[in-house]
Amino acid sequence: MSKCEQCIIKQFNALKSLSKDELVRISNCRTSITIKKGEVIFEEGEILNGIYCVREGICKLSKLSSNGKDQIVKIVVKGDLLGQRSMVSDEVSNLQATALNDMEVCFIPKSEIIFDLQKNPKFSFDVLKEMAKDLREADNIIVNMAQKSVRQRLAETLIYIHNSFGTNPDGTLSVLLSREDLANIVGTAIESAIRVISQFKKENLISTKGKHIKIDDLIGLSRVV
Amino acid sequence: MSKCEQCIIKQFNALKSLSKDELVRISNCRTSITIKKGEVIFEEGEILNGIYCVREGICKLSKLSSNGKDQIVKIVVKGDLLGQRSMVSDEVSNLQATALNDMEVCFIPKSEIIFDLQKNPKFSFDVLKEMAKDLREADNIIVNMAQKSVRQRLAETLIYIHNSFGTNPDGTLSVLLSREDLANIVGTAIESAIRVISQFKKENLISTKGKHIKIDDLIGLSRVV
DNA sequence: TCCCAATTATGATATTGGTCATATTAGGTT
DNA sequence: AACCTAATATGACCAATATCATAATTGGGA
Repeated sequence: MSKCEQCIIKQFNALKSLSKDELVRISNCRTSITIKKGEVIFEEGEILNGIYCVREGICKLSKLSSNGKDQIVKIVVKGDLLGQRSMVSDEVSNLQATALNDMEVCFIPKSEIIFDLQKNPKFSFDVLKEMAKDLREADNIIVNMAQKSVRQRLAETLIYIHNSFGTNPDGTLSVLLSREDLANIVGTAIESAIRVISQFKKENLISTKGKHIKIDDLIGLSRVV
Repeated sequence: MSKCEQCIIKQFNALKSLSKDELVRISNCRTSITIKKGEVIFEEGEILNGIYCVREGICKLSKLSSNGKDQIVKIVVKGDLLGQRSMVSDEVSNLQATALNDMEVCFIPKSEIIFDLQKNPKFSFDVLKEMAKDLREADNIIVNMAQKSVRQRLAETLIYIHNSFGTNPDGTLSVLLSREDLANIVGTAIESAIRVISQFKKENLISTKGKHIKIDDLIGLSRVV
C-alpha cells in the first residue's frame, strides 16, 4: 500500500495542497478499500465519517426522487474526492454513491480532514475552489434541465462524457453507462433515452456496439445542443 | 454609513468570522451602493472585482439559456453574500444578478476578500460551509427539475418562499415575484405557471390579490409535492 | 455452447406542457 | 378620473415525453 506523500493521485485534487508532514499524518490513519461494481459506497441519510479519495474506478452520485426514480447529479472518477460536502457542512449525506466499476479508494477519517481544513488555509481554499466548480456545474445542469429538450440534454451528456473522461482505443466512450444510468443523468424515462439514442444512430451522429457508445460526429452532435 | 464592525448584517453570513481588525480594514475600503428595482448588479460573463453583502432588498441569480429564456437558480436576500463563487474560482460570473426590490449593498473589493480567505481559516471554512449548503440545494433543484411535474415544482417553490423568506402581516408571501419570475424559477412557460396558480386557487390551496400570493393551506400544498 | 435473465429496443397511446391567440385586469401616469 | 400599457389569465391546439406493452438482443453463468 503506497503512502499518501508518494501517491500521484493527490495531484488531481485538493490533497496536493497538504504539506509533507500533513500527508504523512493522513497516510497513517487512512484505510484502503476495494469496492465492487454496483456496490453502494454510502447512502442518502448516512453519516459520513470521512472522505474518500478515488484511486481507481468510477462512481455515480445520485438522489432518489419522491417518485421513486434515481437522479444522477455527478460522475466521480479517479483522482476525485468523495464526501467533502457532507464533511464540511457536518450533515448526513444527501446523495448516494454507487460504484459503476470496480473501485479502489482511500478512506480518510473526518477528524483528520477537519483538522487540516481548519489549520491549512491553502488546503481549505483548494477545497473551496473545487466546490465552487461543482456549484457552477450544478447551476448549468439546472438550466439545462429546465430549458432544454431530452434530445439536447442527451447530446450534451454524451459530449460531456466524451470530453471529460475520454474514449477507449476503439473510440467508444470510456465511461460505460447503462441506458438506465444515461436516462438518470438526463432526467428522463429509459425508453425516451433509448429512443433518442436510436435517433442519433439513424442520423449517423453516434454508433453503438452492445451498450458501448461511440461518437462518430462530434460536430454534428454539438449542433444538437 | 455604519461601520462593518458594528453592522449586524454580518451575523447572517461568513463575515461574522472575521476579527475586529479585519472588519475595520474591510470597512475602510468598502463602498455602499444603492440599486433600484430591476437594475442589473452584474451580468453573465462579467468580471467581478469583489463581493456584495446585501444589507437590504432581494435579488435573483439567473442564467440565460440558449433558447433565450432566463432560468433563476437562486434568490438572494438581506444578509446574504453575492459573488463569492466567481471570486473563489477566479472566473467571470456565470450568473446574472438582478434586483427584485430596491436594494442596499456593500461592495468589498476582491483583494481584501482573497486576503482574508487565504489568511483566516475560520472565515474560509465559513465560506466553504455556505457554498456546501448552496451545492446541496442545487442538487435538490436538479432532482426536482428532472423528476417532478410543473405542478409539483411550483408548489415546492411557493412553500420554499414561504418558509425561507416569510410572509407579510396579511399573510401574503413577503418576496413578491412576477408570474414570469415564478415561471423562471420553476423552469416552465409563463402561461403554464399561471395555469397552475389558477388551479391551486380553485383547489383553495392559495389565494391571490393582484400579484400577491397567499398560501391558505400549507398542508394541502405540501401534499402536492 | 446453450440458455436465461436482464437489458435494449420499438410500437401504441396517454399525458404533460409549450405555443399562439386573445381576453381581462391591475397599477401607474397624465 | 380616465387612460394606457404591462401583466395576468384563459382557450385551443400541437409537440414532447411518459407510460404500458411487447419484442429483440446481449452477455454472463451452468
